[in-house]
Amino acid sequence: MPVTPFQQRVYDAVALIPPGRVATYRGVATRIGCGSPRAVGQALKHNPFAPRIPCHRVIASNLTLGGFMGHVDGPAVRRKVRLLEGEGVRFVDGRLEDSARLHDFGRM
DNA sequence: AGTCGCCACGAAG
DNA sequence: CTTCGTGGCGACT
Repeated sequence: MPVTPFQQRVYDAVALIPPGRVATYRGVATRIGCGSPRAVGQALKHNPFAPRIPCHRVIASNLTLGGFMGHVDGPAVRRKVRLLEGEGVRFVDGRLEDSARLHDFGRM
């Protein structure tokens, strides 16, 4: 699957997320100049750079986990939480415990 | 090339 | 919680 410039922007933005922090689809979308977080989610679900892009650091703006590897629920999401917890980002009841872990791309 | 449907979301009601 | 709207990509026509 050919990678579109749009996806490239998404992957680049996500790759800029430092460890121990998470970004929201909204933040990434705004960062890349896209008002649609849905497009970001779609780009990430394609994930041509699966292990290369820390897509597990991307969560929904409502502090929910969102999805992972094309799964909205299941072992993949569980793995996602485990990865984030390994970086210091703890989740409670499927939600981000510390909202301060949200990475600011510099929104406005 | 134009149109329809899909998506891991967001905001509004 | 439910519904509509936005933006973009894939597939079909």
